[in-house]
Amino acid sequence: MAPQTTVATMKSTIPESGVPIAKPADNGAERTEPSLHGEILSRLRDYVVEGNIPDGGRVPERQLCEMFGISRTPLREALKVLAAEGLIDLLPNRGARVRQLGKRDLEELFDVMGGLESLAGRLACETITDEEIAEIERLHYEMYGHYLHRNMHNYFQANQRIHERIVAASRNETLRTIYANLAGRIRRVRYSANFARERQRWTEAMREHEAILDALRRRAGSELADTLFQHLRNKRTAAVEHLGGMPEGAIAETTGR
Amino acid sequence: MAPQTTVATMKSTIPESGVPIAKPADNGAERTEPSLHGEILSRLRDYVVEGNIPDGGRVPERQLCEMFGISRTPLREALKVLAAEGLIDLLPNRGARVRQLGKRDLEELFDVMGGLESLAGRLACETITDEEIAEIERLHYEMYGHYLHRNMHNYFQANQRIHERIVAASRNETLRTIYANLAGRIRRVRYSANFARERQRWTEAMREHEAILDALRRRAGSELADTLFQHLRNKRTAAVEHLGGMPEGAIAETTGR
DNA sequence: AAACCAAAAAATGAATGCAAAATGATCGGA
DNA sequence: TCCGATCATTTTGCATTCATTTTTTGGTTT
Repeated sequence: MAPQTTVATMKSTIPESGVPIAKPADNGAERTEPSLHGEILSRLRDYVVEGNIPDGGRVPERQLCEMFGISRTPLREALKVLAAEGLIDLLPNRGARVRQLGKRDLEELFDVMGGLESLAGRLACETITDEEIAEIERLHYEMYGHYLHRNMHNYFQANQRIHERIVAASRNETLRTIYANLAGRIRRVRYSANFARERQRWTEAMREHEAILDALRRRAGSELADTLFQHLRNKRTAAVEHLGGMPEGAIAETTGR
Repeated sequence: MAPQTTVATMKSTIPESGVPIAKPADNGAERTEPSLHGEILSRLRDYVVEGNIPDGGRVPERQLCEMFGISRTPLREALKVLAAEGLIDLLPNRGARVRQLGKRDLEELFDVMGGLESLAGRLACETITDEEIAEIERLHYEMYGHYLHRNMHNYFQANQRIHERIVAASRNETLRTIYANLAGRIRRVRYSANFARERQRWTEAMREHEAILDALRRRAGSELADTLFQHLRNKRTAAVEHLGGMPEGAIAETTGR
């Protein structure tokens, strides 16, 4: 029916409709989404999140249609959703562009992420089990190992998984979905730029993580909320400082052409 | 340009693409969205949020096309977006249904709202001006007046505006957008059910609001975060208790037919 | 040579058409 | 009479087609 020889790297972390939006459906109906539209949506989202298109670059319908071997209709639907999710911008009569994250956008995103993690921690304290905490501790020590070996990549991954675990422990799917969406928006930047600065924060970050674990063990909700928010705030500072010179989102016109 | 003789309370709180998703575009490009798709999206969203379709009711494409006087293509795009926003569910080959909010869904939504307001308060403390606080105080006294007169509707509106002001004071558009989306999801329930119980909480709620104002005046971020979250948590309890018997989201099949 | 205007080419936005699936209705059997 | 199966109708999903708008390109003018 179609070529279908796409780029498809691995499937990404985003669950389903990823949108900060909402989980697709849960009222006892179907589970998977075998529809073409859903399939395209996931693949296109992954394609964008993984940074296959430069910041501010154009997202040509025609090309993507060939790439996915479909007509424009389902692709355009996917584009509309991605725009709603905040991954791309839809310019009237001028097509879609990958959303350009300026300094201020990043700050806002980190703050909201901080707020959500803060909430997740608070909620987690209400119902988290000792086993879940043990698992997070395990990840923490694993991360500590990577820290000692100065293995940035693995450290980063462990770190990410810890935060995911906390969010999962909140037992709030709505929260999880929104969190996943925002994480997707940031991921592009994270992979490229964010790395370097974070390195200088390693020691500091490890200490913060210990404080987080400590508050979690004591189920100290409010305290954990504060600690998590501040942790993200510090991350924010590091991330934003890193992309210093960027005026706002000005390099858009030069890239995707 | 259009009939618009809907229930229309006031154009809803949702700004543009409303999606918890994201603001449409801000990188120095266009402002308004004169496109048909955007127009339809807004109108359809309002139509759903305002409760013109019963919970779990079907959203027939054909009918809506006639109603808006457009073809199916732009309408289907709008439906996809609304699904991403969490307002409706898209069942494969079976059309769209207004999302049914079960007890658990409501709890989750209220908690996330609480987390977001909590965050908003924390952020607001960093930059809020005396004037903004004064404005919120003004609204508070206005609300107090409605409380004394037992004017539920006006009280409710003032209350809502106070919370909106706090979110606005956070100076975080991303947060504002996500907040607006969640507010939209809850609104349907809010209007109908939520009212009654809230009444019993009036005195308590007023006290909480005073505590919020107090913390805000002192710019006590963490404390305000706690207070706001707890305030929403109490609201949650009231709201959920109210729709007591509802199993989860079971009355779906009986309504919209 | 640079800038401006005009026409062609391409891309977007929306409408229509067609195949597949689901819903509803009728008919047959126990 | 009640239940289940077959067939017609409706509805959904996607492709294709049509109408604008934008962008490019070529020619002209200053």
